[in-house]
Amino acid sequence: MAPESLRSAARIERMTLTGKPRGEYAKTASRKREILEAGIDVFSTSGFRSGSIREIADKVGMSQAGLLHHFTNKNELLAGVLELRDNRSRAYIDFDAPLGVEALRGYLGLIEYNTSVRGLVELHCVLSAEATSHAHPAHDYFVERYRYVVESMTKVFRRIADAGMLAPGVVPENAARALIALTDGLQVQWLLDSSSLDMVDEARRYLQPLLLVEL
Amino acid sequence: MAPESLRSAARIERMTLTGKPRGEYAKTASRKREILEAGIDVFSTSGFRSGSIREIADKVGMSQAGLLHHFTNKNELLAGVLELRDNRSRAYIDFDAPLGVEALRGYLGLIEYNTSVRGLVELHCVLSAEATSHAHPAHDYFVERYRYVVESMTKVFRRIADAGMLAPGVVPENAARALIALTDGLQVQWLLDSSSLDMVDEARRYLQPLLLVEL
DNA sequence: ATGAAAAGCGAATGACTACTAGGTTTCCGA
DNA sequence: TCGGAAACCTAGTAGTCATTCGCTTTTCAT
Repeated sequence: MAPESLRSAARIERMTLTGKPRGEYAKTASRKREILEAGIDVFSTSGFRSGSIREIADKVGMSQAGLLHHFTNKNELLAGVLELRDNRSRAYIDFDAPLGVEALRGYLGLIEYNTSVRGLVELHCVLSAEATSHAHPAHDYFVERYRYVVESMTKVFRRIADAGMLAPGVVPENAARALIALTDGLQVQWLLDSSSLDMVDEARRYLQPLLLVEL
Repeated sequence: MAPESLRSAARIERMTLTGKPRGEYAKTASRKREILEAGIDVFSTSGFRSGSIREIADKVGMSQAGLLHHFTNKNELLAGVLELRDNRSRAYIDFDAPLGVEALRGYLGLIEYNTSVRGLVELHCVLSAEATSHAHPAHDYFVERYRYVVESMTKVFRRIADAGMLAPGVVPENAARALIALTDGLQVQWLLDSSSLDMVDEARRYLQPLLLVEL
């Protein structure tokens, strides 16, 4: 029994079951984007470590080797996926908005957007948990990302305080950190059972008592 | 080059690098416990899908096949690990405590305990994120677990309300869900950078304003 | 002391993985 | 239209994985 024949058979079956048929070459830029898009899909459901390049390649209708022509290795692909995700959510919130409350409204908007892109939420939850391990290739990325997000959100609350719109006794840094923790935690519960809660409502309920202005 | 010799060489090297030397047989009960303990270690850093039975077997100083004599397959091992973790944290909180506030104090105690067992926290974060995927063997377990925990915590807040100790406007179910989401989210941040926050303080800061009594 | 049950082992199976070498096909600018 | 570069492929390398088979060793109740 030649092992090649088995492998080929398996591959052909996979091709017929999933993804597009292999076709003509694609224009450079769009192809990379397609791969990253598929990467979000795969890494979000299987994580980085057990999500495979072959699965991603199948989704865009090309071979493993073909994919690795665009990203020299798996880690580089992960970096690309994280960057794409970052860009997508950055559009929703302006940490430097002159009115701090506007930034918070943007954050609520981001949460609402998230409910329409389950894959991105999954990606964040799965990868951030995986990356708590020091050996994970995205460990440093997530450490730095949280540092940045908490710091930026702290500044938002400070600006709100300066405008005299923060409830007395609220410490900007603690409020920021808790808000981010809360939304992260809500995401897990929402992913497990999306009918059980409304993330936007829940976040608003936390935020409103901290403010002296209507959100 | 015979592939067998390479595999043997690799295994021997692993044995000398990690784990205990293989020794005498162990008494049944304690051995299973040992395996589960090692399972927590491995699944917490690598997750279930990419954590391997071999790694666990190495840690307790036995062969893969020997381990599978105690747990017929990997899923059963996972079930055992989750059960062990459950039992360990159940000791800390009594959802049915006559005074609801006592249950909340117990919950804070559990959070404090968690800071001393990083492995268990990692296990929860990594597995709950992994298990958001519908195909994951622990998916149903986590859905049910969150349903139970949120419901139980809701009852705690309801009992506090009945005792007239809940701040006006606080809805038990929302407070419960948010408290759990908050602690989950704090855990991720703590795992990524444990020096950046104190989980107990942060949780207390959320809880205190909801109550009319000192925690 | 003995015999059955439990604990453990090595080796194999068939599947999967990331990544590479070397070749072919397609595209696009000059 | 022609040549080089980029895109893509097949086939392989050198592993990893969970699970199973058949076997030996140990333990423990009678």
